[in-house]
Amino acid sequence: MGRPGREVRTDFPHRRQADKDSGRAGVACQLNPPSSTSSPLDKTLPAARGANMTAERFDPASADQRWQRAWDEAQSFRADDTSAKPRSYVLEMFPYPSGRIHIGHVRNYTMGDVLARAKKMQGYEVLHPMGWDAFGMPAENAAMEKGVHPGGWTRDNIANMKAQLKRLGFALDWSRELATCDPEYYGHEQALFLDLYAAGLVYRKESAVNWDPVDMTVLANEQVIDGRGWRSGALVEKRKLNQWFLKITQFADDLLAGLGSLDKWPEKVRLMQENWIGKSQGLRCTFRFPGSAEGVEVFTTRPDTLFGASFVAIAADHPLAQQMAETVPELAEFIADCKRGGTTAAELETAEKKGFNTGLSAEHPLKPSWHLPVYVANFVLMDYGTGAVFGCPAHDQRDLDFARKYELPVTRVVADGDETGSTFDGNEAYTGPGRIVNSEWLDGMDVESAKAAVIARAAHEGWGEGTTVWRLRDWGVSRQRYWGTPIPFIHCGTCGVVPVPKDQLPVTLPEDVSFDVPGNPLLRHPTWKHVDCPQCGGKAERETDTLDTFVDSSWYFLRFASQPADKPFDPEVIRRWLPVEQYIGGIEHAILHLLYARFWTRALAHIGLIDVKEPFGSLFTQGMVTHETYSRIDPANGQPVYFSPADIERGADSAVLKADGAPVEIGRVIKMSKSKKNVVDPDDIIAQYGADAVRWFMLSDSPPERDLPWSEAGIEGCARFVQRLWRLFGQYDPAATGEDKALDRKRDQTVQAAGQDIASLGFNKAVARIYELTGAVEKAAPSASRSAAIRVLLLLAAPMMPHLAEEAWAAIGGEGLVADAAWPPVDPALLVEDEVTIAIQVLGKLRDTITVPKGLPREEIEALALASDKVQRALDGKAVKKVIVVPDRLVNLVA
RNA sequence: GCCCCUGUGGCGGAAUGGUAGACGCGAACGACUCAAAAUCGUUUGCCGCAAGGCGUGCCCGUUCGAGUCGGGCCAGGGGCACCA
Repeated sequence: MGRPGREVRTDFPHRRQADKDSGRAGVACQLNPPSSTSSPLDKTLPAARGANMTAERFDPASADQRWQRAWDEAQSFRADDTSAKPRSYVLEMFPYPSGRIHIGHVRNYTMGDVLARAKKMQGYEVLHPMGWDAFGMPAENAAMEKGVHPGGWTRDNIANMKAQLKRLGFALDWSRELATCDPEYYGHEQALFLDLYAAGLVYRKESAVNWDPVDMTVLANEQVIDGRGWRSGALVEKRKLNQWFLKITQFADDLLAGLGSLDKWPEKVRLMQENWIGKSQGLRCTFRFPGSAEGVEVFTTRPDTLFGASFVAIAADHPLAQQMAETVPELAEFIADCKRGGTTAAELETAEKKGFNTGLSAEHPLKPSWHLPVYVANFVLMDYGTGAVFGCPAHDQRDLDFARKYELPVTRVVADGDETGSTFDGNEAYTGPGRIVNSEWLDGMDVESAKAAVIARAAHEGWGEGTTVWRLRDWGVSRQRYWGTPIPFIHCGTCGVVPVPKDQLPVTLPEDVSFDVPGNPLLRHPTWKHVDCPQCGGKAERETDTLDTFVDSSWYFLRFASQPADKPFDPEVIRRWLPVEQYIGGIEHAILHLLYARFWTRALAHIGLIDVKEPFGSLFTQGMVTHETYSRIDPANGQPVYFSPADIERGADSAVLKADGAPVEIGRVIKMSKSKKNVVDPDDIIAQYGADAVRWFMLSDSPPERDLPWSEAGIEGCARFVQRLWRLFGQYDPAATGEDKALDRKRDQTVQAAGQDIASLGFNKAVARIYELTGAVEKAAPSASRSAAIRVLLLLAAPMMPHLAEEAWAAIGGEGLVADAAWPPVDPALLVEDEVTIAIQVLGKLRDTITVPKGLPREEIEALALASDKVQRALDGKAVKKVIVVPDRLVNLVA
């Protein structure tokens, strides 16, 4: 059982138990069992015993841990699949276990945590899980650099980061923790992959990849920098390899249409996905070679401009160009020249349009007697459309640049306002709307009608058809790497590509692998890949590619919701939790992760495994945490040397290095990064200020979608506020008597508004309201109202500063844990003011304000306004021509 | 090049077309203290002694009234890109 290098599992459904029984961690990172539950005899809250009700200061160093343990022991945040309550699934994008959490994680998870805790208080059954996106390159890099095993490295990192998250007191259901590198997880993923294969959504195709000849591995496009491998620096080659693909294009239309229903997603993300999917509708048609059945097939979105054509251009790697190059050395040279061109944005922007006249000509499809020259052109892309275009210079800038250079005809076919002449002057193409001109039977139509007319005729005459072209490509998921999900297929000389039978899943990674030479360890492992064919029993080889890690994160939110041992998830339970009510993460995942997850949701629905349309109902992309930089110019080389904030003494508007007391330059506030040393370590600040102050800082001031500038002064202010609340909570007096109507009103208004702010993730506004109520309570004289307000304030603060809240809750004799307490109710009658302050304007300028009973009739307000000295002075004897009264708000006197 | 977002005090930022600057940070002054920290109080958009005037990147417009709506610019940030 679990012997390294074992090829095929035969007992997947039962393996989980078996492995735990044997105590083996397995090859990958098995997670710790849930922490032991408290003794049933221990009904009192253990942490409460440590709470010091009379302490003048709240001591996070002791309180944080006590309450974290109390929540663990009470399993306060365990989600109940069978609960009858309304449900809320709050999810933050799970982290890659790099080793340490960074401040961005703290911000992200604090936001989700406040929402989850508030929802729980408001009566929802909340699912708020956490796990690890644990496969990927950094683990292999660590293996290469430090000689450690990727599995061990990852497991250690997870343990560290889990401890860090615990120190922040997040309300997470740790019983659902998962790691994608756990065979239990990726085995189910393999099963899903086989299901998609059976449904025809997975296929193999020969495809060009970026190959690093030094590291002997495939690189993602992002890992190729200026044509060189990011690690090795070697010139990257294009290689043809058999690759596995997921048929995401089958859902292109639906993925695009679905964006319309995502009204709780940022407009920006929807636009980015829309652009990425890139739907273009147009005409595909053939320009025949005279007297031949052969021709060049082109795609255009502007069939209306067909009469403005003046050339045909094909891509350098178009098969026709390749074929001709064999016999025409000048063309071969030109093609080679095209390939040498840079691919960066700036180079493309400035690259000159160049072409090579093949000497061929092609018939215009609408007028066979009209022959157009055929060029090979450097601006035509083989991998978009058909790899060939017709050039209409008057109405396409690239075509115009090209036509001017090679002195080709430029004919206007769309009127630009009054300009209808066939001769097109200037060097700026007209791409706007207009009537079709100089186009025979199309003349007089608008652009859209002309497009339809040409497509209809093409279809009728058989030389072309209306078609849709997508920018979106099928998703290549093969990675020639070790630390990923093995693709569950076997290559047999007799039977071909054979899926691993499901009862043999998971296909686990071998543990005894080496990283001392480049290349894929799975490929050179002595035994792992050698297996018998499941079909014919003959000798066969395992697929040694592993899946792109984006596959792992494309369905983890389903596994969080339902974790049966014998299948990836239970559809019935999925139906209860999904879609995720609120998903929170970084904008960097706007396209790939979020698009892939939407695709998987559709693919799994397509094969009947789930009944979910969109995985994430509401999406929120949070801003970065930034910090100013501290530097000095190194006189030796003129380069800046950066200093860590920890080594800096920050004054009001200057900063000095602690080591030498000499000043340093205070630089721009930018994203925290190791190279600029403007980072703060979550552990350090938690140790220094306590988890609640850190959490409070994360929520204060900046709106959550914007960048949050970290500052020493800011966190100190937060830590002070934690103590200020503690002192106020200490003034709670259950025996106090007397009513303070204004405070009651303020209290309920704050509950109402803060609740709405949290629901809409306006944490900075909720924070401001809590400050306001705090100030109001502090100023109020003792009364029953004041005590009630203190209690409410504690409950409002609980989602944000849970440790402080628990400590104070225990101190004031609250029942159970504040984590289980109910959100304070509001009295609707108290939400409306009985007095209002009305602004009095003269000619739209504020001149005075009056405080009157709410609902005072217009005439009385008007009379009071006119009675004001300040108003009379502003009127300066002029007659009032018109009076605008907005009841309970303002009066505007127009003189 | 195309598309999107953002521009408000010293700083982070509030503000259903209706009192711009809530709240926080910072700063100043005061109280407490032998002193400091902590805490508490007052002040804090700009000009002006005041009355008052000016003020949400700039210019126009709509409106009784514009930070907010429309048009045109400018600046910063981001995304996409020889996509036919």
